[in-house]
Amino acid sequence: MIITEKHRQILYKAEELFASHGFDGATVRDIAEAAGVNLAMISYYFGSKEKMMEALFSERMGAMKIRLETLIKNQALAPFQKVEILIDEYVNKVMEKQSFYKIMLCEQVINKNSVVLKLLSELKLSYANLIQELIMEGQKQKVFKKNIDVMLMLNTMTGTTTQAILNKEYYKAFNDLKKMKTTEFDALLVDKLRSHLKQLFKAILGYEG
Amino acid sequence: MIITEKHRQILYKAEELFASHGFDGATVRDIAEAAGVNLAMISYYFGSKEKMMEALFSERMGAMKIRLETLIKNQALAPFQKVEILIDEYVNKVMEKQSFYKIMLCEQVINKNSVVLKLLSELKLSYANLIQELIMEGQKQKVFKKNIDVMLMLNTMTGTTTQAILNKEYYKAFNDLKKMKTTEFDALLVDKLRSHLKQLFKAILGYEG
DNA sequence: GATAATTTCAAACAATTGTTTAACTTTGTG
DNA sequence: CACAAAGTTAAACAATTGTTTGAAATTATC
Repeated sequence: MIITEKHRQILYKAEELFASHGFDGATVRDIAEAAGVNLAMISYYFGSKEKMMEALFSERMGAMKIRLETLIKNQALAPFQKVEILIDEYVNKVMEKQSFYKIMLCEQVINKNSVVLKLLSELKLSYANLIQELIMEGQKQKVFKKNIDVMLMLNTMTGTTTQAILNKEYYKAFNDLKKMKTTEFDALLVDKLRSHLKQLFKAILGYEG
Repeated sequence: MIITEKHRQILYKAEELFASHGFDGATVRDIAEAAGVNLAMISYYFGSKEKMMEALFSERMGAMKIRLETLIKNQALAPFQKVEILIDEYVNKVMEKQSFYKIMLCEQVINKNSVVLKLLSELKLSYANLIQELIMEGQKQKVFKKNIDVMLMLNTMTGTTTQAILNKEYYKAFNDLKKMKTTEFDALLVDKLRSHLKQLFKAILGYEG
């Protein structure tokens, strides 16, 4: 399917509404209005509401795998450097595309759309395999520990970041940061998250940064 | 509101359907049929679908805070022991009530129901405050490090566990455990998760188990 | 500038939604 | 037993849902 600017105009408004109301909670009428197009345009451009969701996933997930692949294959970087870049980029990406990651989360709970499910499954497993590679490289160089649970490690990275997004307001309230501007706070949170995750990964992998 | 056995009979079927289809995706008709009661009984017993969700949250979240409070206040346990018990109990609870924790996750993404939101908010903050207490106790005894980000630590615990549940099938596939029975696998995952989290918490808090 | 293709629109579509009704059965109480 | 309260039911309710329609407007092509 060819995605034009018009598609994207609708898609990104849909993304916002899916993130704030859920797939079933966001109506086609709401999306059309938010995107400034007629109700019938959603069917015209995407075929259906479901296929619009699928288009959103294709659009957003397209670039993800390639980025990681080039990072892992990069021979100029030491394994621990790759780990740190991985963390930096992941936290960045999630912060930048918060709405989409919220949708991803809900879609994983409610496995309904088989196309989305397949995209998610492929991404997850290829991610795990690539990071497995990275870890084995580090182990061969004797800089990483033996017996590392790749999946759990990934769960910690994705889970901690996801929760950080969901709990932003609690983080503000708990740390007396309510006066801080949103952009400023987001930058702070990215910083905190990165060093937190790096600390954790050092403990799991056993290297000294 | 008084919750009877009849209420619970409906509530727990609703819980399953909310977890697998989302709040908007699970229809009152589906829930009534699954619970083996007439459609009109949902309104009769709970007033509305929304109030049924609120009743579920009250029911499930009631016991949570008290358990943690007694643990933290227990003077017979050392701080690091409390941390390990906290992890054990949390992982247990989530594994045992997977459906509910999936619903919690979706409800945090889609802040729609203000009653649910308030319950969640109260629980989160009281959790954070209690664990703050625990950490300060450990710091006073010089067994925990200084400068610990309580919220991020909690995010790691809840996030890693949540992701572990959502990624069960991928964990199986990635680690060649597809033949394993569900109960057996769940037990294995609980074990892995606990030691993983304990390892992480040791790194954050700085104690030696 | 005529004709064809694409895009946009208001209106209508049928299906499904949560909730209510009013009649009924069952249960509890004196 | 009588009678009120509580529980249960099928049917109906109005509102909302995603999608389709067919005509109008716009754009592209020759």
